[in-house]
Amino acid sequence: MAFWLMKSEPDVYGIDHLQRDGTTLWDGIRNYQARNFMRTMAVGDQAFFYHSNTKPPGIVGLMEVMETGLTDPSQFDPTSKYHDPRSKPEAPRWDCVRLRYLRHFPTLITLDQLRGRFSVEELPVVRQGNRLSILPVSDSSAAILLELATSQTPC
DNA sequence: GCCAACGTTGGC
DNA sequence: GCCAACGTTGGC
Repeated sequence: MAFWLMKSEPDVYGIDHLQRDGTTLWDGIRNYQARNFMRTMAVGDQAFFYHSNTKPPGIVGLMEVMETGLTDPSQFDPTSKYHDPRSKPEAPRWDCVRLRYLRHFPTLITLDQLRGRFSVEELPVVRQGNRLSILPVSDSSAAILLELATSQTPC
C-alpha cells in the first residue's frame, strides 16, 4: 500500500465535500506528470488531502483509493472548465480515480509545519512554487505525517 | 530539436 | 498583486 498527497482548493472541493459525498471522482487533472502518478495508484492506497490556495494551506485528512483507471468524463463535456477538445472518446487523454473519505485530522498540519519537518526531497510539496497537484509520499514520510496528525491536540 | 513567449499553480 | 516554478505552445 502506497501513500500520496493530493491537492484541492477547499472552496472548489474540500475535505468537507468529500465527507458529505462519501466518495468522489478525482477529475480535472490536466497535467501529465500528475496523471502519470495517478496511473500508478492501486486500490487501497491512501492519500493525504491537502488544501491549497487557502490560509493557511496544509494537510487536513486522509482518503483511500477505491477505483483506478477511470476515464475522466469532464474532458468530453463542453460545459466543463476541464473540457479538452483535443481528446477523442476513442483515445481518451485524461483519466482519474475514485476516492473514499477516511477521516479528518484533529488539526491542520500546516505547510509551515511541513517545511519545518521535511526537506524538499522527503516531501516535495514543501518546495516553493510546486505546482504538482498529485505527489507520491514515501512510507517513512507518511509514518511521520500520521504520527504528527495524531499527536497534535485540537485547540 | 531549440527556445522564447505565454499560461497556470499556488504561496505570500 | 507579485512572483517563483515550470509545463505548453509554436515558430524556425
